[in-house]
Amino acid sequence: MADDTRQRIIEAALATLKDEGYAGASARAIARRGGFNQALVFYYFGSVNELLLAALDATSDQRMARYQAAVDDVQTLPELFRVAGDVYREDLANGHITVLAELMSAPELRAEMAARVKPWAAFTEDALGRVLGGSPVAGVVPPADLAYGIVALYLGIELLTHLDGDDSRATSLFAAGTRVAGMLAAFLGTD
Amino acid sequence: MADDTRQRIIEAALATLKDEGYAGASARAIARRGGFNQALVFYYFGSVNELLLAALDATSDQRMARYQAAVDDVQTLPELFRVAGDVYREDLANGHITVLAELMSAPELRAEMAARVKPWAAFTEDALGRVLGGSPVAGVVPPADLAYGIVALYLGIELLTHLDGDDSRATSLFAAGTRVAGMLAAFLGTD
Amino acid sequence: MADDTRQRIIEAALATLKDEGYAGASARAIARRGGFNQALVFYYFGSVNELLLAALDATSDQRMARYQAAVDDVQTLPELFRVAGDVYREDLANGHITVLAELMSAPELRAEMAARVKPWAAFTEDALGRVLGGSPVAGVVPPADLAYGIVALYLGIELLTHLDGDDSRATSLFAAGTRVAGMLAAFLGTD
Amino acid sequence: MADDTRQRIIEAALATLKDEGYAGASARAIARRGGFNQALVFYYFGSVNELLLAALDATSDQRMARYQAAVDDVQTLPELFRVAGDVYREDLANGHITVLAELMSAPELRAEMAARVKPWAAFTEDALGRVLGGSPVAGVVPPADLAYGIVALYLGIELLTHLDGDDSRATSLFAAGTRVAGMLAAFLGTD
DNA sequence: CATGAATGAGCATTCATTCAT
DNA sequence: TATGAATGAATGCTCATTCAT
Repeated sequence: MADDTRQRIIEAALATLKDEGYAGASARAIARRGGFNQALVFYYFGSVNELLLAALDATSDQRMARYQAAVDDVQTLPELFRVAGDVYREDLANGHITVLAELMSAPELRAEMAARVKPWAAFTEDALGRVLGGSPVAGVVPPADLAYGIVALYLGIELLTHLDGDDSRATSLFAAGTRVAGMLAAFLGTD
Repeated sequence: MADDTRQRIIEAALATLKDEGYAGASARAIARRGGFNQALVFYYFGSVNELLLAALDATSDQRMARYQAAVDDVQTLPELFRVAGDVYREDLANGHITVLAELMSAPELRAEMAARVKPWAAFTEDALGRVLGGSPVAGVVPPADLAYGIVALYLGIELLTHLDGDDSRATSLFAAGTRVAGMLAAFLGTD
Repeated sequence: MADDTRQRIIEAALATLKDEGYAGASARAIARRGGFNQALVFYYFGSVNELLLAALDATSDQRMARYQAAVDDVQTLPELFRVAGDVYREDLANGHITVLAELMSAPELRAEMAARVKPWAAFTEDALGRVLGGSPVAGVVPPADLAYGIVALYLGIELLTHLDGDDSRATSLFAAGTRVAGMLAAFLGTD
Repeated sequence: MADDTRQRIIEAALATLKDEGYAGASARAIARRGGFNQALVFYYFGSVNELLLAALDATSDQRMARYQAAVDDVQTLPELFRVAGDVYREDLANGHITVLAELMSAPELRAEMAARVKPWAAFTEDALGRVLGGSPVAGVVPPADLAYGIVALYLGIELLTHLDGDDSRATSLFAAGTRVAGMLAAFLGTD
């Protein structure tokens, strides 16, 4: 029952964060949306910011599992691109990256958020490593840099698609990426 | 004198936005920082949000001019990468993109911000067009998509560097980009 | 305890309204007078205007009950005049009509106040009907018009006595009214 | 030219008072409506309240002249009623009494307003005196009381008609008054 | 005669948070 | 485990008024 309530609060927090942004995600606004007493936020999470981080952690865990599963049996670069593009469009739709980006805009959460972004960079670097293996790409672009760039691209695309609520550009960009990856793989003889 | 004051207010707004984020950029906080009466915000700009947008416009105009000048006599892709990387590091340092990203996180400014991002995508597409000219790249990646991706990458890198206050990764990423661009240019025979 | 507080707030609101008028009945002024935190106004009533209307409703209910009781066993016109005059002087003294008149001056409360005045017109028409019964007066002056006029007269007298804080004129006017009513009743043969 | 400006300010003040009430008649609101600089209010009138009183005086003078002219050659009671009813409906339409009633609701203007209402009572008493002459009515209802009641009725009707923006009830009430006056005059043999 | 700049106090309202129950 | 009451500080914004020009 306590876990139930925690869950309800977290879901209300996520919904509020997506719709009203960080500045609009007050204890009252969250409680109003979830239909519960606002004091529960403090009872269960101590403070609004701690709730927001807990909510982010909850979705992040889910999304990370989803990415892991999707990427697990990927062997080639174009395949990685395609699979990543699919999961990313899920993310855009369900707002997970919105939450991430909103919380990154709050200076008082900077340190906490830095720690929470790292696993994503590590995951990305890992997935790239598996696929680029011994290819010469790693010699030209340090894998850590590449991973950093890809995470940045994810965040940036989220910001842009969020602005006008249209993900067609992002979709088309991923398709182009897949094509380029295919050509690169062909060129390197690794597909 | 009125212009002086407007300028002071805009500068205080920018500084506050960089340091305290959108949620912290209240009329009072801005006035405190600038050492003026908070009612001046409303006297000159009507509302806090209008001030923040005016402040963004002011820096955006400056930065756009800077990019225009830097890119003006660039002819090749690697050169473009290098030059863009230089100006971008200025941006990271002076916080212009921080301001952009902060304001993008506010749901109530979404429409206004969408309009303000467009010129940057157009500028990027234009610069790419000049450099990629008749190259086959445009056939593989639609220039508009590429421009969209680059703007996204700019924003995303800003978010990430802002998190841990370290731009070495971004610098190294730009260097790698320049190298790749050089190889691509050599491959296409366009340098 | 909650009801206690609500009551305290309502009483402070009434007192403030009487002394400082609608324009002076701010949440802060009310809280200052009642010795409580001004946020309580919003906690309990949502907004200042809603508090003021709730306060009016509270006194109105009381006064309506008082009038009902006073008029209940009145049979003749002069008696009605005398009784009504007595209760009205209570009203003038305790400020109930002041509150009514103050709130009527606020354009944003117009609709709400229109609804709140209606019961008084209905009550007046009812009381007149009982006393004028089958008399020819109803043929000359439509009872609804007469009731309207009497309510208007109540409000107008309040405004005037409030101006110079002297109700002797009002008292004397009611006495004259009672005399006229007596003569009218004698003439109609209904006393 | 100075008089021109004064006039413009007064007109804007009246319009604002009618539409937004006393609480909404700020220097800014008045200046906005009149399209002039808000400092002019203080330049010409010293303070907002002084402007509002000056504006009331301006209309009051006009209306008083209008009433004088209308009543000047009236000889009988029913005629007086009819004429007064006509001019009163003008007042309701042009908002003169609205202005009066709004200003009466402001505690800080009480003394000033008391002085400004007196002439109307005097005028009313005078007009009644002329028409009721030596009639026995004056013996039953002291003329000063009657005048007081009539002024109160004027104010009260204004409040009520203002509430729902419908003057049909007031019109019908005046018609009934005229009928009663006719009957009274016939009865007293003075028409 | 008129204006625009400026200020300090005030407004309604919402905030995160605490606490007794 | 949960709630409703309460608070003090903050929010955006408007106020009347002054003053130099």
